[in-house]
Amino acid sequence: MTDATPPSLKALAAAMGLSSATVSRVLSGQAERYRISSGTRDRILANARSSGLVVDHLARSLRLRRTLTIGFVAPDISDSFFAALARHVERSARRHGYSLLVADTADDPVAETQALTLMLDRHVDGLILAPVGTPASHLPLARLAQRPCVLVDRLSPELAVPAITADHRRGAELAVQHLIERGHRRIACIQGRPGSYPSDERVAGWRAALRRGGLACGADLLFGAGDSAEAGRAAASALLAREPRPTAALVLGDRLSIGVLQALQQAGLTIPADLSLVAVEDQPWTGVVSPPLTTISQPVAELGSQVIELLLERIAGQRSMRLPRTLPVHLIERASVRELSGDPGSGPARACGAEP
Amino acid sequence: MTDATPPSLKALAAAMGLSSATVSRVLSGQAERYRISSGTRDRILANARSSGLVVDHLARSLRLRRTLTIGFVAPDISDSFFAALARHVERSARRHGYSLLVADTADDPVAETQALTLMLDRHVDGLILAPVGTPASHLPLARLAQRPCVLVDRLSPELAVPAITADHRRGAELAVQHLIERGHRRIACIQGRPGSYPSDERVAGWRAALRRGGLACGADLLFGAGDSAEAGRAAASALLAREPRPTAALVLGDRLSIGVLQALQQAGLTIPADLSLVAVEDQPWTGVVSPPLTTISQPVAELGSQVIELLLERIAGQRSMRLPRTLPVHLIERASVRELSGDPGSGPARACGAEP
DNA sequence: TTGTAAGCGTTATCAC
DNA sequence: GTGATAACGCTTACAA
Repeated sequence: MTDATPPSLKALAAAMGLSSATVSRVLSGQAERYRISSGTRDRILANARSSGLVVDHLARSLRLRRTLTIGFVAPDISDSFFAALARHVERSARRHGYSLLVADTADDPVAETQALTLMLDRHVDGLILAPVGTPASHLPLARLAQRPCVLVDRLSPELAVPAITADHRRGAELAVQHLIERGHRRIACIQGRPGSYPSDERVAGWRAALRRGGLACGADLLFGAGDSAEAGRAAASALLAREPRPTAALVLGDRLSIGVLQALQQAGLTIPADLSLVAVEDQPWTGVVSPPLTTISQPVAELGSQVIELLLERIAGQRSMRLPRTLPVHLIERASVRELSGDPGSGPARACGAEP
Repeated sequence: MTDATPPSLKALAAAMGLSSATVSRVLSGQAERYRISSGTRDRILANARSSGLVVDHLARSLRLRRTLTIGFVAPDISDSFFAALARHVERSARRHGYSLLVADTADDPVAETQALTLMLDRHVDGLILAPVGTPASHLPLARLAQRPCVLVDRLSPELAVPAITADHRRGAELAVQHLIERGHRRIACIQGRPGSYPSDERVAGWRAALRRGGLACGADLLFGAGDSAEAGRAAASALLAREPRPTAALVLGDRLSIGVLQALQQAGLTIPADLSLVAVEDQPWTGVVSPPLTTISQPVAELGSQVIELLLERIAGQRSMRLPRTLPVHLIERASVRELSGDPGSGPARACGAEP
């Protein structure tokens, strides 16, 4: 019982009559490489263990210029998607000996810059970033470029780094297709924050699928501007007031869906009788509301492991020119879409497009 | 445009013909204290800015023995409660110049130890901990004791550190009281993971309130063993099969609630006609299921700010002997509780207690 | 008012 | 096989 406070590497070396160099070599698993005699090696290992020695990570980091820490910067870590992502990322990071620094930007460029600066100051070995928005001019790009970085869920044309996202565009297309097949012709969209990559992509998908079906996709069918439940409620109210009323809507976010459901309840309307819905963002609860919601689901776990894998590759120095990778999404059919009568094959509808 | 790579403090000092000491003093805001001439101070500040110098946080941490980093260790950071908590904690931490390291233990002692070790290795200045379970023997207690630490959401009798939790016990009591007032006499409980502080406290509250009302609270009314939706489904099935069937149930967790709703749907039963429910854990979605769920809500934001405030106090060296602080919860009445006929004042029921 | 120098605890490069 | 020693980049007595 002679374990007061664990000694430093140097202290232990002194106590054993060895040089700190030798102890360091053994403790960093370089015994072989430096041909340390197995005798001293074992003595060192034994003493280190019994004294509770832990090599100072700070000093080592300073010397090695690597901290075994990575940063995760997201717009909202309490959002179920990013929270789940963070969980997977942390788990795999830890499995590789890395710790995870997180920051929540609240989709605010100032906060993002601040958070990023804090992380870069702390010498993270790499960064996982879901950047706020399109004009990336506020970011400390020069410093950012110094460290390996990967984007997740969002792209940023101005940031020349690899990205992994779910196929948001295809998700929206799947949803619209599903609605068209069930006879819907007037299909609205409740978007999130315009300018955010996932929302813009989904809107594009919605538009493309409608256009392909020869259906209207004008601005009078596009609602919403924000990710909150409140925004969803407002958008839904506007939608319900529109004449002629759409028979179906895509809702581009789980918070939004909550607002939409509130608005419908309040208006005394029911799904799918009065309005069919496809919620883009599957959640545990989307299956237990009534009616259970038909949703688009993205592979969060897969995103998490791919993103960390990619980042670690880059930290290891591989400049693998992996293209922006998009992961497949799928539609979960439940009961929020009404089957309309009529021939779903082809329907007469006003054309849609930029040009008249 | 002479900004290749930002210089180190030392380099800049050399370039300016000053000693690194002087530059250090200015850059750490100690100019006053050391009575640096305002001339040199301004020159230094100017050069530092224009050259993009950032003082090396690692070196400073090594010297100062403080990293301006705190750790947050929770059983499940994708859980909406902990995710929200993490968000608030990170935000206030950053406001104070601290970064947040997070780890997810998945309620596994081994993972907890590993995560904690990683953080202690990285010299976090303090820790926010929602410990896994009762036998805390696996924790690196000696090392833990070295750093300021506060508990959140959970207590651990073996960890002699301050804690901040919501008043889980009172929450369950409120729920039971609410049910009793509406004429319920046979009130079941679907618990979470036995041994976890919140679940045990809530079960205790449930039991206490029933006993106070002279109602049964035996083991035949207690269901569940786990926090997942799956566990909730299983517990609900068992509950529905029990004879005589309870008229109401407390559900101690939002994941569990999802499972319970699934089970009821599947059995073709409706709330509150067939079973009244109070969900302990309010969530955005609990208001939009049908019927909207009556819930117990805890003040997450308040928990977050209090916990960080307390931790920073302790990091600053104040050994404030604040008692374990519990924050008030409240009941949100919606529509999942049926009003039963009968005199709610006092009902004949089998007694409840440990002794027969 | 500023400089010198001794750390903080490692690891890498030479020596022997 | 092992040991000096010089970094890594900063802070802070102690001088001057």
